[in-house]
Formats: sequence, C-alpha cells, structure tokens
Amino acid sequence: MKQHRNTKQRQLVLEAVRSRKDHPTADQIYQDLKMIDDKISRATVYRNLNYLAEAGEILHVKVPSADRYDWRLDFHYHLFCTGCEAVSDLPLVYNQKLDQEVTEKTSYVIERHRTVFEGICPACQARKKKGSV
Amino acid sequence: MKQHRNTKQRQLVLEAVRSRKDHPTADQIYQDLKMIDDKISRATVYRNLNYLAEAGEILHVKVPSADRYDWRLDFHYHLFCTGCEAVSDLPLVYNQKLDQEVTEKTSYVIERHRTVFEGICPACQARKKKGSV
DNA sequence: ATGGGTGCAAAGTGTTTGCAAGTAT
DNA sequence: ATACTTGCAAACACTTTGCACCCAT
Repeated sequence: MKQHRNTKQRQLVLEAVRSRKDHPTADQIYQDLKMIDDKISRATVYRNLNYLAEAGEILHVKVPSADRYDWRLDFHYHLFCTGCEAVSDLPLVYNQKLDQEVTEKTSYVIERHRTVFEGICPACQARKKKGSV
Repeated sequence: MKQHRNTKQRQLVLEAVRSRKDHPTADQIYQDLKMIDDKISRATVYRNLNYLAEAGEILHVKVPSADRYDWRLDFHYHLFCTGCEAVSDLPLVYNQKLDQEVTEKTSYVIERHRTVFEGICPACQARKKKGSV
C-alpha cells in the first residue's frame, strides 16, 4: 500500500486553498504560493491539488476553461458567470435523493452529482448593456 | 449583422452529430467525417460544433476530459462513468424551478444549469472487482 | 463581388509526466 | 535506507487562430 507524506509543499497548497474565499484555479494557487515559496513548481501544485481532492481534503469544482478548487468539504452547487467566469457557491441543499433516484433507474453505482448554474452576473449584465448601445 | 452560410461542411457536421446516438467528442465527429470527406479539417469541425451549439441546433455537453455534443435539443441531465468516461442521457426531467429559485436568490440572469451524475457503469464495476482481487 | 468559411499548420491553454535529486518516514 | 515527492522541462490533450484561398449568397 502506498504511504503518504506530509511535505511542506502539500501543506502550503492546502493552506492556500483554505485561505481563499473564492474558487481559485490551479494557476491562481500557484501564483499565491510563489510569493511564499519562490521555488515551488507548477507541477507540484497540480499534483497536490489532485492528491488533496482525491483524499477528500478539498473539493474539485469542474467548470469550463479551468477547474477550480474549494475549501468547503460538503457537496454543494455552483454558479458560473459565462461573462467573467467567476465561480460562486449557491445556498441550495445538495439533493441526495437524486443520487438514489439515478441509482435506482440505472445500473450505475452513483457517487455524486455536480450541478453548475450558468448565467450572467450583475457586473457583466451592466457591461453587456453598455457594449450593445 | 453577420450572415451565416450553409456550407457542405456545416451540413456534414450537423448530420454527423445527429446520426450518432451517443455523445461524441469533437474528435469522434472528425474521425467519422474523414471517411465521408477526407479533406475536412479538424478546425472546421470544431468551428462548426461551436457554431451549431451557439445557434441552438445541437447541445454542448461539458464533462471532464473532452466536451461532448448531443443531437437532443431539450435540456437534460447526463451520467458520466468515471471509469470509461462514457456519457449517457438520464430519464429525469429538467428542473426548471431550480433556475427560478437561483434567479430569485442571486442577482444573476440564469440561463440554465448543468447536472452531471458521476458513477461507475456496470462494465467498469465488473472490471474493478476483477482488478482488485 | 463580397465577406463568411475552409484547410493547413502553428500557437494556445490547462494539465500531466519522465527523470534525477531531495526528503519524510 | 526506502520510496514518496519535488523541480524542471518536455510532452500532452484539447481547442483556437492567422492566413491565403475558396465559395455561398
């Protein structure tokens, strides 16, 4: 069985994700960490984000363009602005019944579902209006 | 205003998506079309898939790895096997109330939501069991 | 004829990987 | 000491783009 080590870099990546209230991309985490440890490698950041998501210590949010990471551990839904690509959390409860329903209707073993709402945020609405005059 | 033309290639791409019951990736469409028109370019396939999705003639399904395209025009939910990456449709009705709910709770203009269930298909369940002995 | 569309190849993104050196256990 | 992890750069997979030519309208 594979042993897991608690490296300084792994700690840093975890702290970096937790210290942000938003939903950073891997590259944003990398940029943040470069200021703390200018030797850290992009590959290390990606590897640790994958590791931490796999280990259940952070959440992996899959949205268009670049994936995001989330310090929240409970499954929840996201809101994606198709204008500026901002990602935010939604105050909706995760509908676990849906997973049961799909399990019953298919022969899959369902692990979870991901729901992303797509829309235009207030700022982009204003920008659009302006642009279309 | 931009005019749109009805080129042979655009027709071919549309027909190719419609002629498949599954959820092909852009490259699968390209491979299919090469057999019909060996001069067709990957770029043309991508451009037309984007155009057709934008025009509402096909649906763009965003899942991990590579995006898929769907001939079905009604919004619906998808099932993704994390083992073999197969994508299938789900017999669940699109919950339009959720869009209203999110519109009310946020100041976004919601266009839609995307829900993808993640699980292991029967074939991969069998494969896994075998592999773990 | 005009400007949208095509094919090609090159460039972009975002992410992963091979390898030698480093380090947690 | 062992073998997991790192940093670097190169490789990857998927998609977009610049450009000259082509063709639908």
